Amino acid sequence: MDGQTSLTQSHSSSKAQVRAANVRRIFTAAEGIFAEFGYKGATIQQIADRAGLPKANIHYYFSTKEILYRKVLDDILQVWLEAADTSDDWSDPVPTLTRYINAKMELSRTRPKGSKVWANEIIQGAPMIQNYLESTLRIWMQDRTEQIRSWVEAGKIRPVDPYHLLYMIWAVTQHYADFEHQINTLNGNEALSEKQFAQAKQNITETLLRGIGALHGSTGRPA
Amino acid sequence: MDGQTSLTQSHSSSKAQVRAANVRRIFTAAEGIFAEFGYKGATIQQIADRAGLPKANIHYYFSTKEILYRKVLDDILQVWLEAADTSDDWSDPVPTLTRYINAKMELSRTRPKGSKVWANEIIQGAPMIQNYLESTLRIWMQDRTEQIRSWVEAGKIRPVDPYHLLYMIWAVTQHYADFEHQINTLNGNEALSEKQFAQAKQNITETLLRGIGALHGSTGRPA
DNA sequence: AAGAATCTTGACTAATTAGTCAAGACTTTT
DNA sequence: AAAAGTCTTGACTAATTAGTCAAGATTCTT
Repeated sequence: MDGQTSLTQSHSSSKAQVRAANVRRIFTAAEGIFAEFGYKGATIQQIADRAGLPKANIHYYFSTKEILYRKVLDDILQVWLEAADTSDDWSDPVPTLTRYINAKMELSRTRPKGSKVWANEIIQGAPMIQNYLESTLRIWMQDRTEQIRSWVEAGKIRPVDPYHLLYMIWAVTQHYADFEHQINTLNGNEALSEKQFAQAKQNITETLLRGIGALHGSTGRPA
Repeated sequence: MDGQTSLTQSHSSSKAQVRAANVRRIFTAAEGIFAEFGYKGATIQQIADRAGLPKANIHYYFSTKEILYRKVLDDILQVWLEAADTSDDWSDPVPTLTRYINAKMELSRTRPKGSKVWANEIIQGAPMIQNYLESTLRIWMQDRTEQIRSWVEAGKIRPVDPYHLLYMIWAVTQHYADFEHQINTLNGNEALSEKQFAQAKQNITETLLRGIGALHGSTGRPA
C-alpha cells in the first residue's frame, strides 16, 4: 500500500493539489466562522480547528485575519454580481424580475453564510468594503434603476421608485439567509423543506410582481 | 455659584438621579457600540469612552458585558412588541397592515441601532435570546398568522402563506435600519431625507398591500 | 541525487481586554 | 455630626489571541 509516505500529509499529492485543497478548506471554514461570530469574534484558532489544520498553517496561507476576511467578502461579492447578471435581457419586467428573485433566493439557500458575513459587514458600516459600495455597486445600481425607470415610463409597471424596488427585493431574499435561524425556530426548529422554500419563492415573487402592477391575472401565475 | 461641590460629580444631584442618568448614558452608549462592533467586537472601554465614564464605573452599574448586552436586547424586544400591538383591531387587513408597516418603519428610523443589535444576534444563531424566540415570539406568531389566515378564508386577501407575509414585512422594514449604511452610500453618502423616507414607506406599503390583493384602486392609495 | 523551494507545526511574544479591588469621595440616614 | 450606604476610579490580574519564528519534513527542479 501507499503506507507512510509522509508524517504530515497522508496522501502523496502534488504540492499544487495540497495547496488548492488547503486554501479551499480554510476558506470554507473561515466563511462559516465569520458568519457565526463576526469579524472580531472569529478566532484563527476556531478556523484552524474547523479546517482541521494547525493554527500556524492558516497564517501560512493567509498572512493575516483581515486578508482572509477580505477574501471571503470578495468571493461573496463575486457570486452576488454573477447572480444579478443571470438575465442579460432586461426588456420585460415579469421574466426579468422572476429570474432575478429566483437567483437571489437560490443563493440564500446555497450560500447563507456568505450572505450573513455580508450583512454583518454592512451593519457595522462596511469598514472593509466601502470602496466597493461606492464604485462597483453604485454603477450597477445606476444601470438597473435606469432600466426599471424605463418600465415605469412604458407603463409596464406602476410608478415605483427603482431604488426602493431593488431594496425590497434584496431585503426579502436575503432575509431567508440572514434570519435563517429565526425562521427555522418559528418553523418548529426545522429548516424549511424543499416544498416550504418553493412556496416562499412563489409567494414572494407573486406578491412583489403583483405589487408593482406587473401581474394582472387572477392567480398571478403566468400559466 | 455651585462651585466645587464635588471632584467627581459637578452637579449636586441626588444619588438616585445620578444613578438613573448614568444607567441611561451607559445603556445608550452600549447600544451604539454593540450595533457597530457586535457583541464580541465591542469593548467595555469603548462603551465607557462613549458614555464619558471610567471603565470601572461601567462594571459598577452592569457587572458583566453579557448582562449589559442582554439589557440592550431586552429593551429592543420590548419596543418591538409594543410596536406590533399598535393596532388592537385586526379585523380589516388594509388599515391593520398599513399601521403595522408604518410602525415598523418608524422604528427603523428612530431605533436603527437596536435593530442592528437584534439582527446581529439572529445572524449569529441567537445564542442569548433563543428562549425568547421559542416562547414569546412563537406565541405572537401563532396569533398573527391565524388572523391572516382568516383574511385569506374571508377572501379579503389572496392565498398567501401568513408566515411568508410576515417575513416579507419584517425583511423590508428592518432592511431600512440594518442596511442603512448601504442605502446611504447608494444615496450619495446622504441619509434618506424625510421626503425620501416617506416615499419608501409609501412604495413599500402599496406594493405589499397590492401584492397580496388587498388593494384594487388605480393608485392604490385608499383616497 | 543534491540542492532549492515549499509546506508544516509547536513554541513563543506582545497586545488587548473583561473583570477585580481597595482606597477615597460623596450622600443619606439617624 | 457621625455612621452607614453608595458611588468613583486608578491600578492590577488573568485570560485570550493575532501573528512570528525556526527547525524539520516533503516535494520539486536540474
